Amino acid sequence: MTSAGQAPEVFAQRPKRADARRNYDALITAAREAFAENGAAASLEDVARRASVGIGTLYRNFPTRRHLFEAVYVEEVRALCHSAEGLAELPPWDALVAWLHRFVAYVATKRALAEQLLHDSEIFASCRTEIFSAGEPLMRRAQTAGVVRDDIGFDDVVRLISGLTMAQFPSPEQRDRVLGVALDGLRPPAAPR
Amino acid sequence: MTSAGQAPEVFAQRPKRADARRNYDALITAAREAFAENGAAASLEDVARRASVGIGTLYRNFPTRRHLFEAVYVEEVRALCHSAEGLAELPPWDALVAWLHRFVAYVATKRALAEQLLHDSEIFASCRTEIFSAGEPLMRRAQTAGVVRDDIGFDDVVRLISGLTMAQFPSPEQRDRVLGVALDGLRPPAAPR
DNA sequence: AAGCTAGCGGAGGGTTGCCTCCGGATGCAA
DNA sequence: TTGCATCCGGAGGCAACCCTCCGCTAGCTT
Repeated sequence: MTSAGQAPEVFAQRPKRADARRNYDALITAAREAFAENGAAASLEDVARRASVGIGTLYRNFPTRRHLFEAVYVEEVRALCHSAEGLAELPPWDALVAWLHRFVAYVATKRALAEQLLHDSEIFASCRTEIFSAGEPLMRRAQTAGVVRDDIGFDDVVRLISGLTMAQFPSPEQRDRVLGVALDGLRPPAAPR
Repeated sequence: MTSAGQAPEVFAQRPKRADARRNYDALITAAREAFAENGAAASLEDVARRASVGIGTLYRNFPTRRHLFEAVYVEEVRALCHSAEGLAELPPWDALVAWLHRFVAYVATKRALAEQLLHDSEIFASCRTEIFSAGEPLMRRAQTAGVVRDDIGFDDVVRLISGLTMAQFPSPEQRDRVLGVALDGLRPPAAPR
């Protein structure tokens, strides 16, 4: 299950004093920007500067570059998984497609982070689980309804979609066109609808 | 046109003395390794070390990190384009698929480089042209033969394939399976074969 | 074989980013 | 309001990397 509201908060304890919490959030926001802009190698001092916070504050909250990565990453994943709720009312195919569109938006920013965390991180693994438990039901429902081919798994879809999003597209139109092609590949050989 | 044999060699003049040429090649090889391993931020001193060459030699050949990038990148593109020859004898669909498989192998290593060059580089643009003139005929032939849908362009295919390759796959089997799904998406709505 | 010059290597100065440490500021409880 | 525990900021030492510069080495030519 792993409901979205009461997620496993084992890591990254948010501080309790008001000003501290403000700084913590500012740092995450700043880090998200900096990483999106300069890749995973962005300077931590730059992150602190963006957040209008001393470098010491950054290190107190996130002793390591990796800690900061993970915090940003977890935040993103949480938002994504949360967005899977409410899609159950749509028809199977539409629900899946809608969620995959959100997934695309999610991956677009996170490629640099993912690249870093890929190598060895239980957080990454745990987020992966989270994502699967959000998306896999949608996929299975679509397969049961016969609108998605049966010979592939949800992990295949994740790779396909997350991959193609990593390429930067000159226009949203092209991105959607390409995404459409990929989605067509998901249909059963002689797909209804 | 831009034939593969007599490519536009405007940049990156290879040195003429024997030892210098040896060093130049060693540097490119070392750089390819280093970039593949540590991403585009790999240390240039490390590259020199791998090539068993003084740091001064590196800078003489490639005054700038970017110069080195471009040299490596161009070398890769050349190999890829060259591999398109000889595919014309295969049936249209098979030829396209075969070339795309090679393309996948090419992109796998080059994502870090591409990311760097993306922003502003005529070399990148010129390589893009080169790739297109190698792959687009294969695509058009397949479309003419009716085995690839008509409502997409070669650039869409490039994005789709290059994108999905950027994701790292745990096993070659999965990579091929996913690639297969993507390729199915290229087929016309009611595809023969 | 001998000379000329292209090419070599790596020491070293400058820059940037990482991370620690601690005196001072400030939210919160009583 | 007061007191204290928590949190802040940024100076500064350290390490890594960038790139230049120049005395020496070794291909190539005649």
